[in-house]
Amino acid sequence: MTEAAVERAAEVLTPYCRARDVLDRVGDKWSVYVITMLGERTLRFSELKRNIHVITQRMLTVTLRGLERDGLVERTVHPGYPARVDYALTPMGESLLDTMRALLTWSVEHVDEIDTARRHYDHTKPATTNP
Amino acid sequence: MTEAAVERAAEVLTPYCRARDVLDRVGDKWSVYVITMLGERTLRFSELKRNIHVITQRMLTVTLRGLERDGLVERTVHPGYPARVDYALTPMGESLLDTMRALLTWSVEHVDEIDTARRHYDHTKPATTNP
DNA sequence: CTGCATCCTGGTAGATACTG
DNA sequence: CAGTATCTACCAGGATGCAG
Repeated sequence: MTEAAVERAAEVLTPYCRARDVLDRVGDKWSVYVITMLGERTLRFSELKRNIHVITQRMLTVTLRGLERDGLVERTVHPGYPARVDYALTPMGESLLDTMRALLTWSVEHVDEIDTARRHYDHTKPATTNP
Repeated sequence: MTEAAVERAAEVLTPYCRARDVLDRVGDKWSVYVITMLGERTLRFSELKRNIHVITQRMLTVTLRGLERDGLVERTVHPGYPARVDYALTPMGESLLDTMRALLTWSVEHVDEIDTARRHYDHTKPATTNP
């Protein structure tokens, strides 16, 4: 009856289809950085830009828009000149950060093991799709 | 001194750079499906293909190779004709699945809230980039 | 300071066809 | 059954320039 179990697993995956949106967030390079940074405290656009120095302005904007749209980050505009905008995690954003941290922890803990596995794999199985 | 805290957060992110590999796994559409399926029991190539019916042969192969390379999945060939290959999670793979599940659970629990946030966002901020 | 618009490029997924 | 090879199309992301 393991067969049925597998089919059940396949069905269980259905709701995950919708969960993909969330997983994509975590899989998104910049979102993780931004969420982690904002987990520390509210930050302005330029502060985020400065701390994640390798990010492009465009990508920071795009990332923040996405996070705002998903209700994970709140954007607050302080009128004046020059304009000033604050970004902060919403409760849902903080909730995600908590969950995400577990995965980050796992990642950091297993990076070495994965590296080892990769080296071993690359060593024993000289690239099939090469040159 | 919140400033220092933020800088610390930025530094803390450094190891995450290497953790990106792991996050990419989770962000990868097919890896999540495969890992979840294999969490149920060992499966053959064709069984995976059948249960994740929308996946391409190529993508299934590519995904499995990646997971094998990272030491998350173990590949066992049973000689004979037709050939037969089993895929199973390694201990590390199971460990990842456990951690991943928390995120999957979070996702499923918050999908509605995110959808709502998106609708609200799209409603209040009529597309900036539109015809 | 903050952020939108535009153009351009490389990687990546899908379709398809062929083998051990 | 379990792949590999190849070709194409698309889109995310980087560079750049301008504006409120």
